[in-house]
Amino acid sequence: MEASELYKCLADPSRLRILSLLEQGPLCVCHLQDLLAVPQVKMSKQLASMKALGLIHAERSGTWMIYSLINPIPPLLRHNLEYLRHSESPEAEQLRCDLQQRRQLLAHIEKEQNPCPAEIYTCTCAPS
Amino acid sequence: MEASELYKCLADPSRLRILSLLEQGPLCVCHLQDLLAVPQVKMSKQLASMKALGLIHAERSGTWMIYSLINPIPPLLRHNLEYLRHSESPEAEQLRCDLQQRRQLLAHIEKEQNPCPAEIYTCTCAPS
DNA sequence: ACAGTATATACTAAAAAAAGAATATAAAAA
DNA sequence: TTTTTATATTCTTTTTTTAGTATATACTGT
Repeated sequence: MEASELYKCLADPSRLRILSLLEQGPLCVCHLQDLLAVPQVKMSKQLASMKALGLIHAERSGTWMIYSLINPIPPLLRHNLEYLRHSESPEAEQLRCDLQQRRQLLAHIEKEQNPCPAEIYTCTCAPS
Repeated sequence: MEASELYKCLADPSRLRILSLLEQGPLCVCHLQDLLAVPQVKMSKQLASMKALGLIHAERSGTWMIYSLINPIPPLLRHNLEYLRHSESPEAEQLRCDLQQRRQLLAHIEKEQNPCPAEIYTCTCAPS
């Protein structure tokens, strides 16, 4: 994968958020939809484009599709996510908020027998 | 400047090359044209777009326009340029080649009374 | 004032990317 | 077998980006 292709990916805020979330571990599409609050078509197409690039891959689990970052994660991506995670911009704030929501989501899922479908997970941080 | 805007910049190979060159010091438009071998309009428009973003600025010197990166250079950009400069992709190779050509160009300019217009500077490295 | 050089801008055309609605598929549940 | 749920794909429209040509501006030297 060329650097310019990766940068093009990162240039879209919601793709960036997806990559940042997946860096912490796999997630199913419905959870990504919940976390980013984007329509299903959009999520599906963004995931498809990143899969076509070879950045992420999917595996089916019942009716759900679980997406993960490829391993090893491309160093250029890793560096950028790490940089953003520690920086002070509103976008960086958003990424941190996403990760926090993800943790809440996972905690919630652990208690339930059925991890999907989407429910409301109150967000305790304020995205920009 | 938002991270996504910077990434959009970096997503275009010739904009990336321009930024990489300017990181080493100011250059006039005609030299950038020479180094990247792109048509005048394209160079002018790419410079204009990055200037509009606030990434670079221009100052006139006679008929020439000298472009520089803003100071301080945005950390996200600096990190990425530094990373690419040490990485092993063909794009990174191209950036290193550009910097070498730039050094040759500057050496050549020092000997001449008139730094412009464009002349041929033989490239001793092989761009991809 | 005039011609030449360097660079920018305006306008148009072409290409690429994104958004949306509708439909399709694949698995699970009834 | 039918229905439902999760996700993907197709097709169309809209928006954004890029490319190209032609023209304009700003300065220099004559």
